[in-house]
Amino acid sequence: MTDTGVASTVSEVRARFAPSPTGLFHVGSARSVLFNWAFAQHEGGVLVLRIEDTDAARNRPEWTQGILSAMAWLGIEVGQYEGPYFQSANLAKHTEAAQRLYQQGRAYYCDCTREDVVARTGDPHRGYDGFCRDRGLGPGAGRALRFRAPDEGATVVDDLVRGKTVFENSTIEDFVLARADGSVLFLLANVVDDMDQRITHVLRSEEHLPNTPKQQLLWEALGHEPPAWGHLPIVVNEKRQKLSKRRDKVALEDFRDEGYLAPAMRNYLMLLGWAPRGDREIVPWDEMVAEFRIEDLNPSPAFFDIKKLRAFNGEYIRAMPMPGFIAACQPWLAQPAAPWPADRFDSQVFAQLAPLAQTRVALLSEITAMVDFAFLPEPVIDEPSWSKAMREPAADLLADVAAAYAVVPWQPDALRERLEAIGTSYGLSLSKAQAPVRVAVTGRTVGLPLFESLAVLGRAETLRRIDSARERITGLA
RNA sequence: GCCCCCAUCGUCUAGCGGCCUAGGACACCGCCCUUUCAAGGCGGCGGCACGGGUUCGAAUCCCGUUGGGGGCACCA
Repeated sequence: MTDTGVASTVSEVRARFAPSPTGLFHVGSARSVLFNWAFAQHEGGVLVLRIEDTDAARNRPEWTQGILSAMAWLGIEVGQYEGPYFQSANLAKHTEAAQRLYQQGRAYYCDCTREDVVARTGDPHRGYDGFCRDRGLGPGAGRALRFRAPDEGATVVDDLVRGKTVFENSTIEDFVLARADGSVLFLLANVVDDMDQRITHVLRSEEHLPNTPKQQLLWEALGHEPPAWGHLPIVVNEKRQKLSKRRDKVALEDFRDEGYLAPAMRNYLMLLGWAPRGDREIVPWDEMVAEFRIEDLNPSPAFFDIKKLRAFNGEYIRAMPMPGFIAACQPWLAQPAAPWPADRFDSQVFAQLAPLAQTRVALLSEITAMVDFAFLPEPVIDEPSWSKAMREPAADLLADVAAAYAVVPWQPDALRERLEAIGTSYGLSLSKAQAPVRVAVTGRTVGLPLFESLAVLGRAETLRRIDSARERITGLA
């Protein structure tokens, strides 16, 4: 396992993030992991996933579980998974590294409190003033360990996505490595773990860019070549702010439960900041991996557009073979998602309706409203639809249809021809004439092709619904 | 306040000095198809933030302005 640079020698790529306060797998994180995964696969490397949280008390297994299950849904193959690192054996390595830096003179102890510093600088934003730099304090109660940042020169972060960024060392404060109680902070622990796992590429969110010079300094101080960095653009909401779990709908689990398909989600997420060659957007994962170049990432933030995601999802649904589509619909056809009593569902009937529904749903969850008329004891009447469709001469027309349908051969073509003829006798186009029948039988003005639906519903039930609609019209009149 | 990042249609993007009269997708609007609604087909609307350079030539390179965003803990 080698460590840097050339594509073929990439060994490990790291995706890391802290568990969110609800265990949600955020679409932004999902995209980050996807980029990491595509990169790792493209380079023939291993994706190392580390869910980090130093605070063992705050860490809840179910959060991690939620993240892992969302990732499994997306189909991401994690080569190596590491739990919260402060519960790992690496704890000793973290403190050892901190001590080493102290002994090398790269770090010093400091007993200043936050208040002391602000009192001296008079500016809460200015950061540490280096007060204890040369006081020669040894370890002791109330003393934190600070890194001695270089006074001169600059730290240059060479980023795969945005090129070189220069940070003047004078702007880097002497940041804390270990708390007064000896516990090591994220910045250092993170670097030590990465060195330990021989991480070669760190692809993470853009918000970490300001931390990077500090970490790079630590890699160098610890005697290692820093990894290749790549700071991915963030995902923003319509106000162009970083997606927030509180404000924005971002939980991957929610998208899954609404009937978004994992491949569609994957495809869409990859397009946020990256594009395949040519004017293509719907692209199979393997092709994306083959074409993926981290250097091709667009460095600017991207807006998460649910409408486009939805359109993609529709495309993926339409591309499914029929058995696959039927299988994918199952969760919404069973309780508790389905609005009909379980014993009324008939998979044979559904199999006949499914081909009609496939081009009409953009989300799998929409399937129930599409076919519910066939399984509900009574159609759910949509009032606006009713009042629009049941105007004159709907009552007379339905009476004629009932009479005709009592004897017509029960086939879509025959059903259409009879209705068309009846419509003509009222001076109505088929488009107008079908409306009352549609509302009587399905409850709505829009839906699956009518005559095919009637054919599946059956003569008896169709006639019963037409009769009950006629009663309702006369009852109201 | 300080540090840093970003800037092509409303949105996601292609573009990496001449193939640009700026291409595609989503959204939106028309038309066709059509039993409703979709799907599908055809078409339309719509953009290089601004100002300076560099160059024979700039969406592309440089500088500045403006605007947006991110980060500034003994959090991760």
